[in-house]
Amino acid sequence: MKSTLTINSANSTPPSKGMFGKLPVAPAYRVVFDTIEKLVMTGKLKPGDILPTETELAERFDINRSTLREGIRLLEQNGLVVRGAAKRLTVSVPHIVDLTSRISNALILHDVTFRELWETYIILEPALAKLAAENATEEIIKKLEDNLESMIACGEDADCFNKLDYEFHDLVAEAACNRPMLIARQPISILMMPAAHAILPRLNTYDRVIVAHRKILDAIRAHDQSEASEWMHKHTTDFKRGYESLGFDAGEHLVNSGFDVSAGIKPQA
Amino acid sequence: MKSTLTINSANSTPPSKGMFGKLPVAPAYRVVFDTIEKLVMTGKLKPGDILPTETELAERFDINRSTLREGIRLLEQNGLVVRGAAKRLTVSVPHIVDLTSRISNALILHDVTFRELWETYIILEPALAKLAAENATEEIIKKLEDNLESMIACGEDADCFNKLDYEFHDLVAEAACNRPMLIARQPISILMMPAAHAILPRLNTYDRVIVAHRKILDAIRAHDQSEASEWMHKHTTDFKRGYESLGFDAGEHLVNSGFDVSAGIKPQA
DNA sequence: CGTTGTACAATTGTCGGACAATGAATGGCG
DNA sequence: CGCCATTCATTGTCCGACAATTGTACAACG
Repeated sequence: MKSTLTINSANSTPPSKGMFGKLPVAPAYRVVFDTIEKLVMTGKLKPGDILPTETELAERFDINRSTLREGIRLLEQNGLVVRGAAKRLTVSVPHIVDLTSRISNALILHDVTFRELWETYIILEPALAKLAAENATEEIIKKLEDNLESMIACGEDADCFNKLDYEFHDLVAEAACNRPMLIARQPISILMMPAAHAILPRLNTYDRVIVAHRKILDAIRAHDQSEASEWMHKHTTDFKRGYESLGFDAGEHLVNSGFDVSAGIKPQA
Repeated sequence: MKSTLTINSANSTPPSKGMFGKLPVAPAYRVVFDTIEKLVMTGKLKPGDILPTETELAERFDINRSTLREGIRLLEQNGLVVRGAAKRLTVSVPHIVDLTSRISNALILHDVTFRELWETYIILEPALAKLAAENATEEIIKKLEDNLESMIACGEDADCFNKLDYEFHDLVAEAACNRPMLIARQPISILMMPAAHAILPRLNTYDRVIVAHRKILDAIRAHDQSEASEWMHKHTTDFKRGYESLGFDAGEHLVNSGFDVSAGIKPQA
């Protein structure tokens, strides 16, 4: 055990009440995490770099391999390292999908209300549509066209329709080329999916949805930002009205809503 | 070791290309994580519940304590359990601050650009101000008033001014009572802080900032949603203009921008 | 030459046991 | 009844070990 008694050597203030409160003596496995995380965040370790073997790392840090492994688990859960091809630890960047599923889970546990989801959704979707009109590539426009065609083709098949609707909005968000907004939108989209699944079929407004999607797609293709934004706004408020007209209360908490929130659990990266 | 050879016993399809992709043989520590996570997400374990001791858990799962501990580390990093008072493992809900700092880190590693941050910020801030005008409590309005007073009082002290500006926007976001939007805003706020710190003092527009804050506060107090939204819009675009007028390129990546992004690293929950 | 098979080495996932430190609980003592 | 020392339970850490898996080197084969 190394001495840690010199920490306050230069501190001459008398020991008053609040002072000296639980100095942060982190467990070794946490130090491992902090250390390697900092190395990654400061660029000293770059994505793709391969870390030494567990035995060697443990030797260098002068801790036991078991303890080191606990630290590795923290890094792993953070998405900062993955097991590469040769099972060796490889530095990585956290995948967006990991983040978004954790955010959804956290929101569920925090008893987020539909009101909050709606408020955010109605802000983000038009903003993303606008950006999509600005930044969409040919490639993704093609995907949107395919999506719209499939949607027309699937007729009254509710499952098919829901899936394609979800995908359409996902594609628009992707087309916007804005990752902070993408990360913000994804959890909401996940959490509202069960609701959408329950609502869309009961509205009998497949045509309205298709029209809106077409208008949005046209606007994106024409790089008409305000048109894209406006139609997306109409589209989402339209959907929300449908939601309310079916007697759902936007103030309701997800867990009490009767929708199967567990559908949003861990898409398993 | 239990036999796992019966997995494909009922599968009579010929081995084509995409098939047989990495069958999900998860290590035991990951199974521990998945199992307990599911228990929490489905409500069978509620926040505040105290888990059995490590030894007992290991016995029940019939695995070694070391292995179990690795699973615990995954839960811990996810914020689903914390070490409670008696050092016992306590079920918890992920703290927002944990999420937001991880999102910032991820955005840094993904080389997010200032353009993306600005685009999102300019959307979110007015939306949050609007919601704040709708939902702000007396308590938080008081905090906003205190903040504004302090800001007037701190005069030309740039550090003080920056800190209070950051806090003001944080308070507005908090007043909005919308956690999805809060979670979306926080990482952006963190990442732009260094930039704001560098820019604000060079703009010599302390007065403009104070005027804007006052207008926003007044609108929130009066529950005037559109006024709050509009002034926040002016305020943020004003700030962005200042940013650009100083020669910064919004397309720049954070890591190349010269700002110390490491300031956004791990506020250490 | 490219492919296939085999033996070997390295590495991980898992295990059992062990112990010091630390907080909690308990009971004695004033 | 409240304070203090002791006991106890639990965690953080360590050690040593081993089977399974996988990479590697090399030989055999077409």
